[in-house]
Amino acid sequence: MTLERLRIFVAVAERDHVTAAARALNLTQSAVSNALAALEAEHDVRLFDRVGRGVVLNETGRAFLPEAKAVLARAAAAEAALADMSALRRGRLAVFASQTIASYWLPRRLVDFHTAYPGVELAVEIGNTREAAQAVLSGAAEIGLVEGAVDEPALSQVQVGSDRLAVLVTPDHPWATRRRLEAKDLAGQPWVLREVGSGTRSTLEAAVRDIGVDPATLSVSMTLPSNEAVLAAAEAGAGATALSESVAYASVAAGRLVTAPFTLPERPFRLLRHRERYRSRAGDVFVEAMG
Amino acid sequence: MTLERLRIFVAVAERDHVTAAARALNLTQSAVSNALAALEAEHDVRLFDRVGRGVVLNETGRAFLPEAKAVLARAAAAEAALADMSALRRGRLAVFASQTIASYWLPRRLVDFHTAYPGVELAVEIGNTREAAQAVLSGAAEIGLVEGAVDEPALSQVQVGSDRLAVLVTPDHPWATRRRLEAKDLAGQPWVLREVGSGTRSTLEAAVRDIGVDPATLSVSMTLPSNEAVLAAAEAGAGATALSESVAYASVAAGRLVTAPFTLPERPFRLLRHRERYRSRAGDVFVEAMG
DNA sequence: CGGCGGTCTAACGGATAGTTATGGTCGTTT
DNA sequence: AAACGACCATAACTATCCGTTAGACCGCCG
Repeated sequence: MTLERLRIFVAVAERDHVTAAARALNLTQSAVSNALAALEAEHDVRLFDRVGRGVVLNETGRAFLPEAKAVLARAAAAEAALADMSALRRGRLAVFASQTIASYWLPRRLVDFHTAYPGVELAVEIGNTREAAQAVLSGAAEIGLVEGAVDEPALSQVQVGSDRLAVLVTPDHPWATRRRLEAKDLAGQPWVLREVGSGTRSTLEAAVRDIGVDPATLSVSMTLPSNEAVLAAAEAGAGATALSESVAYASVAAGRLVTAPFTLPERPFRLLRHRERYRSRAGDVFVEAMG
Repeated sequence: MTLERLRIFVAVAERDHVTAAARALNLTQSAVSNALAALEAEHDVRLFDRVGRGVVLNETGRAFLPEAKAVLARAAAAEAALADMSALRRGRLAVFASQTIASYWLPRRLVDFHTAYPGVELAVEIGNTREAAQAVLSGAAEIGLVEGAVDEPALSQVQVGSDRLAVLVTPDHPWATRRRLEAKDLAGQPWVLREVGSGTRSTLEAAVRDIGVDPATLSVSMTLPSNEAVLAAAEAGAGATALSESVAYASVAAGRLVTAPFTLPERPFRLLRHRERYRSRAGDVFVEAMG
């Protein structure tokens, strides 16, 4: 049985007329006649009565007609699904973003993308940089978004944005009124930091190492696994912290925290994709929209 | 899109392995690979990631898999339906029988047939001989069953049984005690008869004509369109009648009617089929069962 | 670094399905 | 009654599609 033969059968059955069906299908009368004969022979069934100079659907054919139509309808639906996916009217895009990006940079762009392609389901997972890289490597996510660098040759990396970390303290903190912080000051006060493995933590550690301070000498009073938790702890006086400016923006504007005079380098946001795995059209468009 | 390609797609998708799918399908790896490539190219969609030395279903493929399975399931159902019809587990057999046959000869055989082929729907219509022939000619019925002959070269006729008409009167009728009825007696008493066009009526008329009596000379007090109505009228004393012995059996056994001493010839039951139209397998088996 | 497992591609051959041409049958027309 | 036209089936040919074999390429593993 073939979809094509079913199509032919239906066309003839709906007309009781081989020649007319052939015209409608852009085939010759002979091709249609052959297809019918093949369908009948294949299943050892007669679907039409050859009566007089014409054909007419018989009892068996009448019973089969809805079956044939159902198959064709289902096949049409399947093809429509493929067409939708190809045209990005449907699909799923798995994105794995590190926390800062997921909370402060990504949402606006996700909204834009979703407005443009409402049929594409966006599945966003949040984790730290290491987890993001792993997700893209394993195929769990097609796109990863991380702060800082990932040492993984199987992944392509494109910078899609950046932010800057700020050192933040409460207004009554000793650093709040300083004109300038020196390297030697950093170890003198307690810190509240994100967990090891987070981009925020590694960016800070890299920056202090650059000015000759061993990160291990910092006194870390608290390690918390989310930006908001760190923010809240810092506001409560647990110590100085380093967070993305965008994360801290609201707290600074409200005066609950102030930016200490210590400049950390700008930090790139990088989009990760697997070099080998298929890059879906949705993914391509997403990357395009990021750039 | 082809059912075959869908089958191949599903086989590969369920294994994430082209070679294994090829083995399962009794195809070469190459054929399977080509089929996948064709399916993807045809719809401009990638369904698998080619990662490393293997393939793995991607997001698009995962979304399409249930679609493909649904199409295949529907197609399988359609093929099963065809197989059923060809195997006589399903179908419809339209039979048009004249009244006497339908009421007294056919039911037992219909039951037998239905027991043997419960999936075949039996559609029985009742009419007179002329209507039966017309139904078979037009295709409204595949099989006709009539008493007596039909002059119609397009129909094949096979004798499948017979009955005999009896002349019936009430026990107090003058003929009830007679040893023998002569031709001249027949016009001397009123008759209750079936309508013109019925096999019963024409059989009687042919028989009396055979013995030299013009049917028009019979005094017909009543013409009724059903055997039971005629029977009831005869029992009520409306006159003599001629009916199939099987129709009259119960009335004779109960003593409400007696058989007058006038022998009518045996009358064949004939099965009619169209010479040109398709003879369904159900019909063939039915005829077989009749013989 | 070479063998192995796996997929893709190219070239070829055979089956399949399409086309043209033709014949037969039935219904209609003159 | 004959001729014609409409219609389907069949035959012969052809093109297209699909499957096979053979070989290239690549990643993984010893």
